[in-house]
Amino acid sequence: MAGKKQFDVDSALDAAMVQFWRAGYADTSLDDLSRATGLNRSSIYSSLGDKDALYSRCLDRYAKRYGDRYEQALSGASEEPLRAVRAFFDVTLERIADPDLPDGCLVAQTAMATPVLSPHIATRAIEALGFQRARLRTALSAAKLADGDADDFAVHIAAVNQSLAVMSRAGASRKQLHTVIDITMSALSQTLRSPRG
Amino acid sequence: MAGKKQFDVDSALDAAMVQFWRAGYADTSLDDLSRATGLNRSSIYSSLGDKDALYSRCLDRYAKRYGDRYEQALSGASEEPLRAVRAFFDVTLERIADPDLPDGCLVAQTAMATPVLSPHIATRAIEALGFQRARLRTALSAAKLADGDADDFAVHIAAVNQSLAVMSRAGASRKQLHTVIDITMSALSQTLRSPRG
DNA sequence: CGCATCTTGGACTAACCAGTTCAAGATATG
DNA sequence: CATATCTTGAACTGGTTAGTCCAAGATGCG
Repeated sequence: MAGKKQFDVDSALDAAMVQFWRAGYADTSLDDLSRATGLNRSSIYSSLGDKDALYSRCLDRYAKRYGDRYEQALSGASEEPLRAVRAFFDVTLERIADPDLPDGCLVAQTAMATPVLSPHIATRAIEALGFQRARLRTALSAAKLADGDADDFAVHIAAVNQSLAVMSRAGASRKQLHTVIDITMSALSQTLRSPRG
Repeated sequence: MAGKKQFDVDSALDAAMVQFWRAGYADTSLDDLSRATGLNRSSIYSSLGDKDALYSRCLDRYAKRYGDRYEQALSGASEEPLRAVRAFFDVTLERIADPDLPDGCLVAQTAMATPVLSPHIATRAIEALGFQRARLRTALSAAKLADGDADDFAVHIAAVNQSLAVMSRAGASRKQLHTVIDITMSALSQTLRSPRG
């Protein structure tokens, strides 16, 4: 079989992404990727690049896919900030609840492995977290939070969102994850009522 | 040289712990451990066990060392709950600020690698998080928080504490980590003033 | 001093790793 | 049908992995 691509690059990238997401960079061998994508080693190299490049593409793919969803969730922040932030967290909760996807978060996974990953990949993960913070800050500013409060809550909410990755990997129940979020939500609610500065 | 141990087991365990903590299980080879501890492979095997057993010992060591400090920090919770929880977070902040120790947290590192670690090790990490939650719940109950609130804040604070591991690995500044904590503290302060249930 | 005991370093094994190469074969076009 | 083009699977390479083994040598005890 040849002459025409025998596979769908997008679905192969999704499969590779899930594999990296579940097992991490170090614990994913090319054989694992070959098995996950259904592709042969030489096809992976010719179509998707080497392991490092492939991981990078998967990370970008992940960041864009969920970045768009977080963005969408926050889009109504100026009218209903609490509902928007709740929707933001729901993006994560739904991802965790999806049985077809691993627990955790590829960005968190990558951030944790920073000391042993190539600088290029580590930088991409850090950038992704920066974008997340920026998204939140913009939304919270639009929600009429004072600049200082918007900055602070953007940092806090981004961090709490990452904590869900760790907790879900540690087997936390949906109820527990909800509890983590609820307390952050009540703090935000309080600040919307009476700004701190 | 022989007949008597040529090295200090405790300091070797500390060195191995730091190596695992920084690089994770998969990215730590026996050569890395040999270099870090100054011990030869056969000495590692005879004195510290195989890689799995050694990781397990390091994880227990870590959990006990910092578990004791968290416990100590929370010991004054019944008199001054806010100060006690602040002290709890300070244990983490000081660890992150220590230039001789890696960023992040060995428990978080282990939790994130759950799918590719031996079940025994994964269980230990999850247990460590459970102990942390229990410590917090006990302290918050002693602080006269309603049972429901104590349970909820225990879960939330344990999660936020883990988020510091991810954020510090992603290069967050001390100021940012402080901001993450401050919002949780203000939520706790609010609840101490007016219980939610 | 002599002997038994234990540690140590290095050599060794078998398996696995990422990455390359290439002949065989399937396709598209004319 | 013929030919040029591209994909594919499998074999191969050089390096690294965890774990084992053993001879050499240092120590403690009588």
